[in-house]
Amino acid sequence: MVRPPCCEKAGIKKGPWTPEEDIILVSYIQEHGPGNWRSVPTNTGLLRCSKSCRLRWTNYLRPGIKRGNFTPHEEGMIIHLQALLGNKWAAIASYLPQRTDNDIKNYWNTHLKKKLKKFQMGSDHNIHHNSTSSYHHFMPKNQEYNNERVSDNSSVVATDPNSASVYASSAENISRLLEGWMRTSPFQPNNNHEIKTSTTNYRDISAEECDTTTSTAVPALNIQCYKPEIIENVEGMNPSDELQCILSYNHNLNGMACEKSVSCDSSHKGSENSGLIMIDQEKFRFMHEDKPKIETNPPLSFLEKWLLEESCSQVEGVMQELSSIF
DNA sequence: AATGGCGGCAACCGCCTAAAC
DNA sequence: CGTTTAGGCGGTTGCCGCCAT
Repeated sequence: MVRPPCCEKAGIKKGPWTPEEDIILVSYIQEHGPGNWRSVPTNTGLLRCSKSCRLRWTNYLRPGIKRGNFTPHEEGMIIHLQALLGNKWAAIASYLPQRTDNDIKNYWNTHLKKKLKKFQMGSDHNIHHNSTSSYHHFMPKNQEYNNERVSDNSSVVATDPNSASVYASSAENISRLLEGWMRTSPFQPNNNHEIKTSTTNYRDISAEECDTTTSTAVPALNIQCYKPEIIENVEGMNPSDELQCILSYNHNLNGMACEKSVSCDSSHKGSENSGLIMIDQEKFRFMHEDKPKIETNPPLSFLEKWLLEESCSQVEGVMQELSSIF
């Protein structure tokens, strides 16, 4: 049987969304909450198919989305998670709660792939490793990306400045308009990469605040706990900043492993020997006992877990190396 | 100033999955 | 238990703006 289209093709508008359409969509979701996308076009009069509405909301209009300016830290997360999970953009996005899978996918395809290729090209001419390069630390040893062996020999390249269009800015404004509603509305986003309902950028959240504002929606990682000073000053990052960046990455990565191990295996060994970055399991226990979990990330497969633990120990090795350097 | 090339990104397409019936 | 279908996901396309010539 031929699969029917998700919507009638006739009379369906395609192409970029207009601010008017966005406002209609946002107003409707504000009233009814996200979901039941099938009914959105008919109830709003939008000449868009349900999928288009859903995509527009999840990738663009949803409050709390951070756009542009991927930090080196985020780059590292993406690179490592891509190596770990493959092109599972939705899964990767679940660990970067303020980024959409589409955004991450685009960034990977347009920026990171090229950068990694550059690194590979560079490594062909320079066998000696520069041990302070971030990329090196984020990558599992001998890891291949799209059949290209990746190594390192250069420093972090700052991401492009915010290249959002004029209209993108207006969409952000729409998101801001929703901020108040999201705090009080009984409706919550119900997709897998659910986000904190506040549009507060995590740069604004202090480490202390983090303990009390930890999202239940992204429980496996408390990504938003990154300390603000670590991800500021993307350009011209000095070595100690870079170290801090990597440290926080490692900390959160270990957090992943830690929580996984707490939930399914009490014999976590990931960081016990590090001496530099010990997982504060008491803290984790406190953070999660304090409030019941509403949703959890899907359990890692055996292979993923194994890879994760391995990568953790690799990063820890680098941390020890770096601690002797700095 | 005109134009052709290129890169970035929003949006579409088609397949897959799981829930509903 | 089989069928239907909404929603989710990853790959791809095409538009638009920037830059070099």
